[in-house]
Amino acid sequence: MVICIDEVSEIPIYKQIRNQIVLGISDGKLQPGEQLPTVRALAEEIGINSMTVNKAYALLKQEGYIVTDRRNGARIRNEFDQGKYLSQTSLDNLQQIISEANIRGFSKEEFFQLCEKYF
Amino acid sequence: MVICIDEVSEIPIYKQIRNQIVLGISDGKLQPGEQLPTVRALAEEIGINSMTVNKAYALLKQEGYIVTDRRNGARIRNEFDQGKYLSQTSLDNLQQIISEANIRGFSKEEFFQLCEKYF
Amino acid sequence: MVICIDEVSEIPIYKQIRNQIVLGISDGKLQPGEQLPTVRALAEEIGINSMTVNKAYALLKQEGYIVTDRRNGARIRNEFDQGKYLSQTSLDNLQQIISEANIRGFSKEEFFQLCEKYF
Amino acid sequence: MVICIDEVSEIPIYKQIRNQIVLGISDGKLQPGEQLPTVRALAEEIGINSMTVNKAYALLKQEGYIVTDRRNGARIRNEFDQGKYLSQTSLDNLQQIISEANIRGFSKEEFFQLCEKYF
DNA sequence: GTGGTCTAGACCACC
DNA sequence: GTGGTCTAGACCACG
Repeated sequence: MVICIDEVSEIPIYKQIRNQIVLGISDGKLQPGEQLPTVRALAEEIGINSMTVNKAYALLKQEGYIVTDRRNGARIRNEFDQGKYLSQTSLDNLQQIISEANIRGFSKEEFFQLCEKYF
Repeated sequence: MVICIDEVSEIPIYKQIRNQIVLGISDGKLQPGEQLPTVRALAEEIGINSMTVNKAYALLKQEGYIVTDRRNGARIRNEFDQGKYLSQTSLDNLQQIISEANIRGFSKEEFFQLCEKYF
Repeated sequence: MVICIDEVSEIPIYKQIRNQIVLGISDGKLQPGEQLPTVRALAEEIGINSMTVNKAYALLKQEGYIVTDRRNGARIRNEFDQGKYLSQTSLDNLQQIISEANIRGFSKEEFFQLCEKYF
Repeated sequence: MVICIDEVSEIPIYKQIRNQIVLGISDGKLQPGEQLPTVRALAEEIGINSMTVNKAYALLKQEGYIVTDRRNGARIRNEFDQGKYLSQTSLDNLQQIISEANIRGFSKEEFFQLCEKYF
């Protein structure tokens, strides 16, 4: 899987990496248990500081998306907590997005239709 | 309407203000044409610098949610662009949220049910 | 001639009045020598403070577009200085506009074509 | 490229900076991708507060003229939207300028000749 | 009295 | 070291 950084974006690089890996897990590009590149390898591949990749991996680990072990580097988790919950941050973001959609004239159905594209 | 700042949040204060006002517009707590507190009044009420409120109002103005007027202070816009579009940022956030929901075991229907709460 | 104020605009009201009168002179809606409403009449008609209209008239007088006399109120000048010059402010604005047009991909001819609409 | 501030101008400093940078882009003094001075460096060079430069850069960023990057500071954008459009503000200004030129006796050709100087 | 602008400091996230 | 954010004051144009 190819990580692609938008240099112009105001989203920090480490978060772009995190986001793309989460996206990859969601759409199946990254399989449970799959090996991730080492911090140094990914940093070289993208052409950024390895501290930044480190930060992304640390975040992913803390959020429960990947596991690290000293010998094998980082791997996607084998099984995810299917607890059907979202982080408070995501809930807040969702509320914000829906309120904007509401103001911009979306009906509930139109908004769901928009969501369909991402499922 | 009461603006409430989370001091420890990593979201900048000016953006928290902006978010809460957008939320207030969406759920009807703030009516079109309604008067907002003056920059200084809100700053004092919250206990922050007036420049920060100024920045929040400038952002809301730029996004088309409020109008500012040297005579009357700031007011909610009378009519909103009902163009049924979202900003690219919101679309990106939505995609990210849905991918997380997907990983956490949400079905499409369960996710929509979650959304219902915010509509 | 009807003066129409945009309450949302960030252009000061006195300047909106001035601009519309200059526009009216240019396109012939206001004839040389024509009588303008009194400060108080125009202020009432628009629903604004008469000081604001006063400021607009003072600016127009200073720029040489109108003359005031104590008995008859304000009138459009009978003859304008046809000196084929623009104020420094307008020249600066013009330069700024052309540089933006240039960056946005306008050719000279395309820009002139745009200008045609306003002549 | 040297930024030069007119202290007595009624144009806000942050806008003077913005204007001169747009001008620099237009006439090629600033090349696409070129590095801009840091906020602090430019502030010191001009002898103003860094917040003011910050505001100018934020405006330029919002208008799509520059990109800011925590690693490399601010740079001129590599590619501009060549959409051949002007902002409503610029269109309004243009109409105003042309009406003034008209009153001052400019023919269309004479006005275009004036414009040539800025292309 | 309003929002808009500016100053001279400061701290923080990011890289 | 970078831009982004924030503070505690101040002055100004506008109405």
